[in-house]
Amino acid sequence: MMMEMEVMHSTQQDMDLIDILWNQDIDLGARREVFDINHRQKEHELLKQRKLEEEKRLHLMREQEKALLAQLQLDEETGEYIPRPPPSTPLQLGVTPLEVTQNGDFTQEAGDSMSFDECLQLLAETFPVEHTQTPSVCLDTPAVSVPASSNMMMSPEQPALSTATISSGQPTPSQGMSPDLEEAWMELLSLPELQQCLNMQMEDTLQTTTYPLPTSAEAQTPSYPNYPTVQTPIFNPLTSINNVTTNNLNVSPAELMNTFDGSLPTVAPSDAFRQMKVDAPQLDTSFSGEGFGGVFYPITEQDECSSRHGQEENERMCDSPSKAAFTHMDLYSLSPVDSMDRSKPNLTAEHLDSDSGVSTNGSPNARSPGISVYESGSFSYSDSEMEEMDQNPGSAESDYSEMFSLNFEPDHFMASDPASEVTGQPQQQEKKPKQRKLDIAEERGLDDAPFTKDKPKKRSVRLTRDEQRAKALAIPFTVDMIINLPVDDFNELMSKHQLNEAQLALVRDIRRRGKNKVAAQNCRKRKMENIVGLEGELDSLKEERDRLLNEKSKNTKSLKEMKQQLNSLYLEVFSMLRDEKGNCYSSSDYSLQQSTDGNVFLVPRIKKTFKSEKKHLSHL
DNA sequence: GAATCATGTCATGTT
DNA sequence: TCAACATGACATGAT
Repeated sequence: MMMEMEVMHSTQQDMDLIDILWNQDIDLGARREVFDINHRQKEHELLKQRKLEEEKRLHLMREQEKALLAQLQLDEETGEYIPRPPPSTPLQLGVTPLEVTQNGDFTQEAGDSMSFDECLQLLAETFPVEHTQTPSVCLDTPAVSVPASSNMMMSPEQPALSTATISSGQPTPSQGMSPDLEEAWMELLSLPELQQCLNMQMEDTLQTTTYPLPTSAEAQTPSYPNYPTVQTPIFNPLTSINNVTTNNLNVSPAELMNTFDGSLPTVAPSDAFRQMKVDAPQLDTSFSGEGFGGVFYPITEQDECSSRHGQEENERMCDSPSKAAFTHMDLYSLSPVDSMDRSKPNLTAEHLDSDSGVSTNGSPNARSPGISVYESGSFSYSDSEMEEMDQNPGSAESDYSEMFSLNFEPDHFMASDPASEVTGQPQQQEKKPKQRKLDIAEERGLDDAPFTKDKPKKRSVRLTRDEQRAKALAIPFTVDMIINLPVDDFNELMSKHQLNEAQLALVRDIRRRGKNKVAAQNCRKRKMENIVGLEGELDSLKEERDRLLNEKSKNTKSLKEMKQQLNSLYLEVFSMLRDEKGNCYSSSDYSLQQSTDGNVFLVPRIKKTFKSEKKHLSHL
């Protein structure tokens, strides 16, 4: 591309240089037209014109699709669009002739068929196959054949929309797909019938061991005459699946071509073409690998697990306790050297951070946070841990260290991805950072420790030490399973697998530590809850104390007032008392006292004192 | 570099 | 008796 840009402004001298380069690179299959400015200008104009036509077609298709959707109604239960029954005529479900469907749930009428065919046409017209085929076929993104639904059933006389029409030739968004086209893709993918077909094909893919691969020319549908013939290597997912299980996945495009050549028409039975194959578009970084992975590439778990590419997803798939949990891990991925080598920039670094997921909060999805040591290029184990291993030669960790040395196969690992090394695989390298970001974001989303105080997690990528150990010892199940399985299931799992002493010790330690980790987290959570509860209780007690103090002060004040009132009343009453001569009683000699029945008596103080002394003397 | 916090781990007791 | 759980204490890494 760079070269092409330069050629656009080249001088004659440059053209001479190009001649030299052309002569040198002629074996690579480059054509002279590539370097011809006039030719490229014409090509550019043709592309513009074609693009305009495509936009017009797209607009027409949208209008037709809207008109079609107007005839449909959304089934609120299934979320599918079903034909709107004619208001005048009742439903004729029992009378209507059965349409040829592969899925009973997928009922279609003529409108659907028209729409879907039109959609296919839109697909075909939107992404015409180019003659210029990138030699680097995306090996790690196997396309999945799309089944033919009832109206998509393709007879041999009616060749299906070929794998080439969609998969190989169409530009990916990063290769210049306009937003309109991308939007059109999204609309197409959102069609229920298309998804239905995709799902059906996925089932067929799971059930069928081998499909004969139609040739590109055969796959051309006559319904779309605008399609140029594709003569480029097409990645067949089915073939790749077979290769994955038996051979090295990282085959060169030439090998792929050979593979296709060997599996083509002579072997293909005629009825095999009833299964129309619509390979998904060539995967690219932003278009298919992530967003449409579940739609276009429903690869079997086995296939995913055995694929080195997309290992992150593979491990997650394999880690699911329900199904693939007993699948042995890739020994290369289990090697600690694996981690070391993965730090190299041109290797499959996106597979580094595969985390089987240790439950950290009781929920199995939570991960143990940790910083990625891969990013720093260092080994997975911390220095302290390595020191610990060195200092405890008899410990289990020392055994793990011994196992590390056994798994040290750097050359093997380096050779695990020859295609990327040879070709450079620019699109894969472009994909890695995005993949990593997605993984980090995903793991952050899953990271929901119970004790976080809403602080954002930055340590989320690294494998936990136990996970690293488990990988190092090739434990054939996930740390998550080891920790969270019930004891019976765990014992059963142990009995099913022949583990050596080191593996058994590690598994037990992982289970103990994992459970204790969760217990510690729960303990701290409870402790925090207790603290919070005590704080609340303390606040309420403080409020209660304040209230009582306030009440006490009020009562004291009230009592004081009452005493004052009583005293003034006493003095008033006492001052009003007179003896026979009309003299006032002395307050020092007399006092007023109230009896229990409420009567008030004037008691002489001296007399009282005298009486009390007299009583005292009589007792003596 | 010390202080603080979050988390993992171990030892030990309890259920 | 054993597994699971609870918890104090300590270590470690991050901030």
